[in-house]
Amino acid sequence: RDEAALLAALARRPMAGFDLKPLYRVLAAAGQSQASTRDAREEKGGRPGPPEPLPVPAGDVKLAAYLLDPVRNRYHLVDLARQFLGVEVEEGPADRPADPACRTPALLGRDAALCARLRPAIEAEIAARGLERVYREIELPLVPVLAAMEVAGIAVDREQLERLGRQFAARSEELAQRIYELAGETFNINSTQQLGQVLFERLKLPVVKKTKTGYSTDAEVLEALAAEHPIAELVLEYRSLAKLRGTYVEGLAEHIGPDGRIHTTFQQTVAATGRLSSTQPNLQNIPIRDEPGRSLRRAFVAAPGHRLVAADYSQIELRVLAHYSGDRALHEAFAHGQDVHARTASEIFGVPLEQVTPEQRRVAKAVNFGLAYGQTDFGLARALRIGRAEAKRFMERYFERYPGVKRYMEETIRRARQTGEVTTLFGRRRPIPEIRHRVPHIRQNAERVAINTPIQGSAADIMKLAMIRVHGALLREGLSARIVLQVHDELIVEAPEDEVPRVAALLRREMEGAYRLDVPLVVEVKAGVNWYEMEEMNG
DNA sequence: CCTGACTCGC
DNA sequence: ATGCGAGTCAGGG
Repeated sequence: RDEAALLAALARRPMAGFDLKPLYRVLAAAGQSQASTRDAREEKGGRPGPPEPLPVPAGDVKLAAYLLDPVRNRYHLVDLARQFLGVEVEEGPADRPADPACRTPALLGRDAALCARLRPAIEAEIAARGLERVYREIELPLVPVLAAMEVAGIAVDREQLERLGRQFAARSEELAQRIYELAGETFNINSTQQLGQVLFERLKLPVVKKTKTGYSTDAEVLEALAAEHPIAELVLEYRSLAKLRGTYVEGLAEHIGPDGRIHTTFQQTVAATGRLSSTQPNLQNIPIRDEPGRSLRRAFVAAPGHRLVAADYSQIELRVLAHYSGDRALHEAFAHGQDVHARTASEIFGVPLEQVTPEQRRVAKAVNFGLAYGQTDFGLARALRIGRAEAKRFMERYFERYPGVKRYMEETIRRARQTGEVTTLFGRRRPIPEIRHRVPHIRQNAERVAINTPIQGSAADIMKLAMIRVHGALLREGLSARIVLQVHDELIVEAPEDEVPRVAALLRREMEGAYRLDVPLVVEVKAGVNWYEMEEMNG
């Protein structure tokens, strides 16, 4: 039809605009259905052949505005028009895509015209601020990749999800009854207010922490109260099940489409560090650490005849830190493929690598973990539940053994203070005006941001580059496998069974080769019929 | 519809 | 008072 012809014409020519991903999503979906009808006509049978790759957008003023100031909470055309053109206008369809009332020919035309005038102005700033590479080589090429991922979606086994839901509900009911017995009354356990009254007024348990508005009942408090009264542990388990039921079982079920798949939206202009985020639903926070939450991953499945192949970067943030700091010991650990937490334990506790105990390794892991966040002795003490003095000794010992890391952190803060901003490997920038603030806690918070952003943001740069490479390689090699999810350091691909070995090799090659750091990038690959049971493929 | 408390992920 | 996100629920407007 005319519409199909129009979409095909659009898909052939690079476009510039404002927030092009939704349009690319339409184009990707049309390309997918076009490829399958074409193949059906030509009786190729089975799987659709390769769709025409969509061109990289010529420009996107929303992405450009995000790169110029990634901290803003919105990137509306009206704000950009004011900032870059000095024009004051009412919101139109570009800023209210969900509002059909503003989708009038006049306003559509006006937004298009604004966008056309904005592009040269805003792209001049991109060039002037050294953001050309991250714009042209990362964010713009990523648009068709994200659109394809959103269109692909991930298959969900609704019956499996519902089975888990029933298990959680049964256990939840059991816990609620026992909680009411111990409380001596029924109440809404989900209400922090009512729970606070029961715990601290009726049962007279000690108040260990308060919030702005009353008693704190968070997990840390309940864990402390577990020593005082059996109700605390029951509430903890009840609350975790309530979370699983509400957010994951019911929340995810609402998003299963008629194709039996969940199609999330990846936000490209939200995280100040350059990471992606995932909404409606968020598929980047599916439980993994504890059962029974982890079992939800059984509901994320590969289509019949397919496998999920998951590839994750091993310790990418610590590797970025090793690269940036040039620290000798950290370099050595990665160059020799050592267990980096064991190596750190060996350094802080002064014992040979082979004699590191699991407890020492656990402490070292917490120290390593906190590095990228600008951790303080106070924070480490809390995380490990040890004294502040002891935490301080661990940190001092760490920085003695890794002086390059200490130097790097001091230098990063010094430079941030001088320039008022920090940058990533690819030149992505983040302004940090608070780094010169005279109130200590505000300034210290800014210093942690200054430490964290280059590390988290560079890892995000590398992952985005890897996604572009993997997507391109899959198409180029004529494979039917498609990227379906990204979870910050992990890519999930859905592949026909017979493609799995090639896809595993491709993922390792393209991800490890995405960027050349001074230490190797290492990728671990796993495959399985669902996201829970996955076998390593690191042969 | 918004905010705060809470909890999930990396 | 260790970084970055999103969603749910309760409770109030």
